[in-house]
Amino acid sequence: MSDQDKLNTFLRKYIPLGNVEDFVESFDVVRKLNKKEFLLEPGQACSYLAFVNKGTFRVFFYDNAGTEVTVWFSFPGMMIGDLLAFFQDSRAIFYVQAVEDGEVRIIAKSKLEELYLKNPEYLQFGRKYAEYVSVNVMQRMLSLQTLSAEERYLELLANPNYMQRIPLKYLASYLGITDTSLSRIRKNIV
Amino acid sequence: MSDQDKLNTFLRKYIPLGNVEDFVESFDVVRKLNKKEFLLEPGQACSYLAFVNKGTFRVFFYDNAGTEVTVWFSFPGMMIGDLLAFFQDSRAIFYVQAVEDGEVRIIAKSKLEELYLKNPEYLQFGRKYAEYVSVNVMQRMLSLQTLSAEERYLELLANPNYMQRIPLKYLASYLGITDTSLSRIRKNIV
DNA sequence: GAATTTTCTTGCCATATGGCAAGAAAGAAA
DNA sequence: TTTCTTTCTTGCCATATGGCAAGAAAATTC
Repeated sequence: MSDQDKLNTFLRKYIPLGNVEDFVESFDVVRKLNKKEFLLEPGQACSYLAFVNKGTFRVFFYDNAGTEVTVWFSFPGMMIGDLLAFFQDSRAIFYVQAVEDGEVRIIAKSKLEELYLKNPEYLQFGRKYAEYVSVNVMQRMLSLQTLSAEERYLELLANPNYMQRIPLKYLASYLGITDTSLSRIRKNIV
Repeated sequence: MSDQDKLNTFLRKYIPLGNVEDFVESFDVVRKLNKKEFLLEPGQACSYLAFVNKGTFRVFFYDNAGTEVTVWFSFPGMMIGDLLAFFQDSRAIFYVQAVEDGEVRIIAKSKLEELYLKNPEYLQFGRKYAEYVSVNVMQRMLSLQTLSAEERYLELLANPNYMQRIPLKYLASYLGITDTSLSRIRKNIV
């Protein structure tokens, strides 16, 4: 499946009927990133979203103690960005970084808003995508609220995306634990 | 401020310009609930949202171990409902319960969708509200992921809504800890 | 206001997770 | 390959949170 097709498939989830060609075309900036390179850093304007063509990306920040906290991962066929800032129209709070060499296609928020005005179906996309994000974040919130670290790790194990290519220390902070603890949990499971 | 005005103020946050009268009128079912009464129970159709006129409401469920887990609270001027189900068009997963005597105004999802079709500005509401929910849930997720139970409790302390009227055992499960632990944390702080 | 129910606290001890530092293993660079 | 860097594991011990049960306190009901 071509990159274009992947984006098409993604948009079709939210816009089942109708033409999405000008939407696809509005993702008009392609950016290649090397492993560990930043797509975005805190303080920058982040008035855009990116669609992952290739590679794995992560969103992270440094907490008050200076510890790196991974907030989110994105895999090919998904969007990536600092959604907290994007939705609030603020400057970036997070880093967005390539976990491995990768490529994204970018759409500016201004373009997105033009599309919203042009076509109510595209506006439906805006709503449905935000609803989709809500649902995802709620599920992760619930898992942090109610499951043990081991149970959360087992959830990740069920998704092959997480188990290849991603250093365990990133997964540990994503799970809300230290890499030391994750190492012990893994030892316990096998 | 009248209940009508409260709802108006709420909607204006998302629809700053333009007329919201028919939107307000679509919240056309008023329901009074006694303390501990359920607005919604798991398995029911939950194709509506409620706006809190009076009282405090909470969303909760029973986890695998049979322990009650409070997922969310809503106070006057806010919406309440099983958003996970609402956004996914599924049957209710959660209980929605009055923490104290209260009153809500309800809008059916079907009405909401009529409004979306009628007026693109209302569709903007749908998008912005979902974005607002995303931001809120993300912030809570981050606090669960990165803060200690004590730090999370201190965050709640900063919001007067939580510190009146809500039994500590509900707050404890909202924080992801047992009521016993919350009791000890409180003892430690004072 | 007495009785009943619900909520909150506390003691004792168990388990989960963290902090640090050393070394092993794996991966990247030369 | 060899070297260098990054990541992962482990031991020792500390801290955070949980489980249970009893009693205290508060709220509700009669």
